[in-house]
Amino acid sequence: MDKKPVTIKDIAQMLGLSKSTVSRALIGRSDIHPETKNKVVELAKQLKYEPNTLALNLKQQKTNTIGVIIPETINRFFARSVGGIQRVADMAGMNVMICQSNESYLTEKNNLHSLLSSRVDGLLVAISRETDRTDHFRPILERGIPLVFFDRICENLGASQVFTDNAEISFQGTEHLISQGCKRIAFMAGPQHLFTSRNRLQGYSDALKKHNLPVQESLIIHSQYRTNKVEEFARYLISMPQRPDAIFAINDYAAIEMMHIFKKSGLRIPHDVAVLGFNNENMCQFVEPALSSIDHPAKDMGAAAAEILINHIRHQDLKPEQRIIKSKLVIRESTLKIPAF
Amino acid sequence: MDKKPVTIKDIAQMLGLSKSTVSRALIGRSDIHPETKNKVVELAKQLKYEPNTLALNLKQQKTNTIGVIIPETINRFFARSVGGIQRVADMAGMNVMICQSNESYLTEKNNLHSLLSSRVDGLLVAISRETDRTDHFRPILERGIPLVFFDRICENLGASQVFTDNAEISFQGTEHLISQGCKRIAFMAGPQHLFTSRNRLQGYSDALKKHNLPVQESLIIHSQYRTNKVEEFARYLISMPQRPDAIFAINDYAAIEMMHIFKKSGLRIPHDVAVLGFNNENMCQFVEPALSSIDHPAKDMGAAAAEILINHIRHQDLKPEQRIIKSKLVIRESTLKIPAF
DNA sequence: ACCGTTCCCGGGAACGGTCCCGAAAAAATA
DNA sequence: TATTTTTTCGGGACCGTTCCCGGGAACGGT
Repeated sequence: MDKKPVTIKDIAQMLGLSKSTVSRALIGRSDIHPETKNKVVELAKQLKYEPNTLALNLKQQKTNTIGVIIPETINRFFARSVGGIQRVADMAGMNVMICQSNESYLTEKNNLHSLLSSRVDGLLVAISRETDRTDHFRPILERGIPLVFFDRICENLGASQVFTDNAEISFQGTEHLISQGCKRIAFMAGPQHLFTSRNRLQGYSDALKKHNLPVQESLIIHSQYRTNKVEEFARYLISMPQRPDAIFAINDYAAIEMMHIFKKSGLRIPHDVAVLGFNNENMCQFVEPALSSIDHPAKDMGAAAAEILINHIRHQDLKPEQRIIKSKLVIRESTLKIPAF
Repeated sequence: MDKKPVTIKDIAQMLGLSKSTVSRALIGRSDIHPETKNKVVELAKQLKYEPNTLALNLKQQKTNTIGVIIPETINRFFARSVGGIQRVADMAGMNVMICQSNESYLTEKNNLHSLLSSRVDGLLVAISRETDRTDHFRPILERGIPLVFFDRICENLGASQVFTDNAEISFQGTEHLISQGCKRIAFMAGPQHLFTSRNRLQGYSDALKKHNLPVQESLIIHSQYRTNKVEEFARYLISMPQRPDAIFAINDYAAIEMMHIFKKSGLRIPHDVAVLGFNNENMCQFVEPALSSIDHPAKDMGAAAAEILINHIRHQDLKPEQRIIKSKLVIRESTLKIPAF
């Protein structure tokens, strides 16, 4: 036990060869006698030789690894993105190193340093909720390390970006609520320094304006992507003198919790209050009433981001790319005041 | 752009020093003139020097990294475990490298090789659903690389293990259903080569036997931790000549989907069928009726596993440790036929 | 003035691979 | 047989870092 891992040198000594020869045999490259090669490969298998990736990476000046920074693994949306990233990376023969910022700017910065000193070949980043500045990404770009933001992107940095059509889909969702006769639509908005949140709010208010409905500050809740405040928000909405007749939630978990509280308060859904979620989790179809939501193709987004990144790693001189992933409005019972037939 | 990262040698040349001196200055170790040290540190900061972890790891023969293999990130239970692992690792100043096996034996084996050749200092593993042999872990143990299994453990390997009291809690859960007057309790069982699944089934049948109820094969569903078969199972149960009056599901998602299908079929919960889940996801309190479940402290389990592992990394001569994490039965409406008061 | 100690610093080996280059041996050609 | 070509292998540099060792300078004590 506690034996040092077997190296190329060990095999060389055992066979009376030089390490160059052993290396050649194991790589399968040129200039090697078949018989010698066989002997080496055989012994290597027998000794359970595993090449030391560290040494290789040091020599090659590349690690075949892409670093990923996401806010939280526990967040299903990002977990699904990571799934897409992994799939693409696997196919390209690259490894993935995942860090989570826990929605903290400081941790995000630490993650960045950690991945940088691990010499990853490229970076995939969804910034934290707290991150309202972008200076920590500058050095990455200056050094020419490929960097792709996804979903929670950074603007004005000249980096590649993949995100969903938040403005359009929020517009569409809001319009759907209006079409169902809703006139006082409450909206859960995220932090306004995030591109995603701003776009959603924009789509929401654009839709209201188009249909000559007032945009009221009192109906806009500034949430922080945190779920522990949902109950508070729900009670606030219920207690309003002019109760809203719809709520566009920031995600499905918030939506479902809201529905639950509304129902307990004797409100009927969607009759008294329509509820629209975000992300289209599996749960949506199993709650009562079934929750309408926005289907965000998280996996596709991750995959697209990874594709772009790998492209940039392989061809250093490419221009930054921007890709927009289309979302889809999934209408279920929780927003259908007018029965479809 | 595309500049090579600055190395210790670069700094040495710029200041007319040797790399040894620069190294000493940056490490903060012995024998260095304060003035020289200042100059070096200053320039390093200015040039945004990041030490090359690869070189360091190669030299030190350790990576300060623990490798983690889990079935799926998308599985919230394992996502939460990883959260606990990360927290403990962070506090110990160690990095975490996560691989997912996608519930495939082959991928698990590949992950193992990949982590091994990355020279992780230790391994945390929850085996895949498919894994019914253990030979691929032997070499790890023989080499003395610290290895801790968590939740989905491997028996008879002499490795450290952390898992929950599946037998006890299943016993308790089943007894709870019996106490509510259930006599025909259906049970979703996982693959029987998994320790966890076997223990759960054991607890279930022990409880039945204790209360003189028959253990019927027809009531035991052999699921594969897959959710896409749930509907099929539900329809099977409904169509039985003697319908079960309770179902102990393999996880909350399956439970909630079952409830949904039962309700659509006109069955009342818990009156006609009681439903008990597993994992106690947040959703449980928001569905209707609120779902009883088993609270599995996933984060604690991950944390415990990481603690044990780090301990073994730091002190090579420790004996394998086994820790059992206590679960808790959380009773809600979905199993309360007899109203509590 | 001489010697021992302390303080700084540089040189070089080592970690485990790959790869370029040159050399010896074998084979082919003249 | 002599020369060229090909095949096969070894030597060593290199990647970036740490660490051991040795050496020179300054300094204090005799």
